[in-house]
Amino acid sequence: MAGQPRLFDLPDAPEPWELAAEADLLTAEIVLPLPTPTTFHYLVPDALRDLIRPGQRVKVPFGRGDQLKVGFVVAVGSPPPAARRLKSIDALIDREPLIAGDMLELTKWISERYLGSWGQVLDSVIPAGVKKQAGTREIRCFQLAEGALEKAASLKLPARQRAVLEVLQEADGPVPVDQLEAAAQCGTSPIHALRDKKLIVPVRQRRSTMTEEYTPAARTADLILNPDQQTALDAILEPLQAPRHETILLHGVTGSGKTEIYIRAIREVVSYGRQAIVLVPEISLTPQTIRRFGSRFSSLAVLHSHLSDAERHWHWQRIASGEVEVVIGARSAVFAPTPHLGIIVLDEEHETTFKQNATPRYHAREVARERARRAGVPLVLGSATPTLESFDRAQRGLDRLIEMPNRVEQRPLPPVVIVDTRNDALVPRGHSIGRALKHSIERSINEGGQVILFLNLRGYSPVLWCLKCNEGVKCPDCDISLTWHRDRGKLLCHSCDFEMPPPERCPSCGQPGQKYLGAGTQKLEQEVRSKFPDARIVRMDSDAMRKPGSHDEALERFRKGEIDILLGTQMIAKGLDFPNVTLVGVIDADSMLHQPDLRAAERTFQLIAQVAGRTGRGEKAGRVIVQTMSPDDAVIQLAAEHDYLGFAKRELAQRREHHAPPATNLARVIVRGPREDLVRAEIRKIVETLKETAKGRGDDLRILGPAPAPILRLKKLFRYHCQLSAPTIEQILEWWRAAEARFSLPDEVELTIDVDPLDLR
DNA sequence: AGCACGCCGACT
DNA sequence: GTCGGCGTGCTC
Repeated sequence: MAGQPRLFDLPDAPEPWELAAEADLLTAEIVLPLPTPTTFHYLVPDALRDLIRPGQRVKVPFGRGDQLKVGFVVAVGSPPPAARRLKSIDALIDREPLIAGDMLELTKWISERYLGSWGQVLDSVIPAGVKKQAGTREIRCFQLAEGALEKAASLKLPARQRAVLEVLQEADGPVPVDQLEAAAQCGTSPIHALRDKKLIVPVRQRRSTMTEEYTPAARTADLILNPDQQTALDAILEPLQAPRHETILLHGVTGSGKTEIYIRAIREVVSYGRQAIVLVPEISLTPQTIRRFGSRFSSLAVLHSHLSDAERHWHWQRIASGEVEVVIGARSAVFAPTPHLGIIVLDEEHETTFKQNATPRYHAREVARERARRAGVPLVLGSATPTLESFDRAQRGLDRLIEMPNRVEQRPLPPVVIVDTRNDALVPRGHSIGRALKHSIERSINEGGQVILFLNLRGYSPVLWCLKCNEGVKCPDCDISLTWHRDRGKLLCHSCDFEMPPPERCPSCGQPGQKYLGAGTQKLEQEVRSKFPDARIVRMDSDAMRKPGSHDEALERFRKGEIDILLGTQMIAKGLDFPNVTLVGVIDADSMLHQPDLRAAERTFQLIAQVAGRTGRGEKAGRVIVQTMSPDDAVIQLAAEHDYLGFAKRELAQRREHHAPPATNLARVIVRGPREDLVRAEIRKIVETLKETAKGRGDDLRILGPAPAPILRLKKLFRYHCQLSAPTIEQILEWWRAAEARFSLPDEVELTIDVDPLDLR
């Protein structure tokens, strides 16, 4: 039996008596961080019987060598029917589960929906600080032993020992040693004496070392809602009160007062003792936004990427304890461990940062939808320019659509003037700012208004052109032109961290005579400074805003009116709400329009609409100037007319025609490696296998490629890709799973699959 | 993901 | 005859 030495390896199938012996044994189902969908069963040793719960991590022996691996417990129960010889759990890592049961199930859903392994999804969903219990320490504490007070009453005790007992009696729980000494005004000896008399017992407790306390902002009163806002709020309250799940797409133009509606809906949720999660793009997570929510709720947790491990863990614990009413955060806050979720709000629904760019490549909007569905609570999506995916769902009646076509206080949307820069006197001679824009800037500043100039290109010049090669100087590791950053005196690659001083001769042909072409924000800044020498100007892009806090500081100065012209990249296009901005200039609306991307038109429309939304938000009227070389382009014209519905209708028709989303669903397979021949060979094999697997699965399954990725080489790796499409996502997932089992890759080649890809770079 | 097993070619 | 290539399959 168990004590008997075994001379031979055990067979896989256990003997009948072994089954009987295992019948009342407790087993745990464990997920390991392996790229396999399999879960593994282990015996729970008696010592862990009462401690083990789903959501905790354990160490288990794995493989022939019984190497210890860390896995998550996902279920505890009796042995699985397909009995085999089970190994035992080696150790329990966490006292408490790191993740609740419903969230565990949600991570499983993510692993299926985005084709990653459950173990890897789990690993990435729990913040490192939570796993490490960052910011906490084990502290020696003492508490009263059972019946200690009764026993003490019949004992003659010295005064100091009595004092210790009194402190513990009042504390009603474990007290750290140092606090106990201070409160009872004694040293260690009375405490140890009591311990030896078994009147008090030592316990170890995890205590936070965080000293930070949450200070609620000054409370402000509710605003009065206009009829449009009230209608929208009522539409959210209805499923909220039912309660049932519903997704509500709030399509409200910029400045229509969406945030106030979120706040009022969340007030309702909080009044039920439930919590709300508000997801916003990382760059919208400004002090202004946080203050806006902080001033309306008594407890708020903020989750963003700049938190330290300790801070994140601290917020996580506060959220899990239920003391937090509202969680506001970027993408990953969709996993906030709220015990009684009441609503999820996802603002700026169209923002691409909601899609994670690393495995697991989930979209927070879809995860939020699934989480809300499982919790039976509403999901509110807000945007002035919804994605066609969301708009299409709403139009088909799958989600509820609420339109808010007007700005608050009947403020008009700003007029958008399209300027054809082909006929400009200045632009063909290398200027970024054409005559019309220049005059408008002058006028705005003279009238005491502020100006925002948008250019989606950082650096000074995006290309260093060799006149001999007729080519730009490229990064040695990537297939990308180097950008000249004049302030740092270096050429930089925007895809990797390569940098070099500007070469005197072309690195490829050795000839002198190179030219800097094109303009980025640095060059624009120089031009603006020379054209408006008296204006106070600030450039905002990721180069200028590298110091932590500089972003918020610049915005604060702009708000106070200490800056006349704010120029920058994407960073200034979104969400800013400054009433004195009377002019917005888009330097080059074409940069996005002509990209080989199925969403190029959508991005251009969104960009113009969002940028236009930055002006005309106060008493003063605002206007927008859009410089373009394609003034007749339908997308640019629709954007200038603020005609989202017209744009959506037109674009949806085109997407259908091209079998593009949302008419179909996509997945993109990327293969990369240091050797181009191997990468190309692998992608061919994969496409062959996929084509074979597609047979008999209906003729709706399409495959595009293989082809070199638009940026063939990135960070020294060659990249090839192909694209799968099918009418439903389930068809794609099923197709891939059937094919996946049939290929294996050489060591040097890596494969990624991106379900619902947002870009095809 | 590791790691062993297994079935083919070039060497002592 | 054996050493070692890396395709295949399993890990509770």
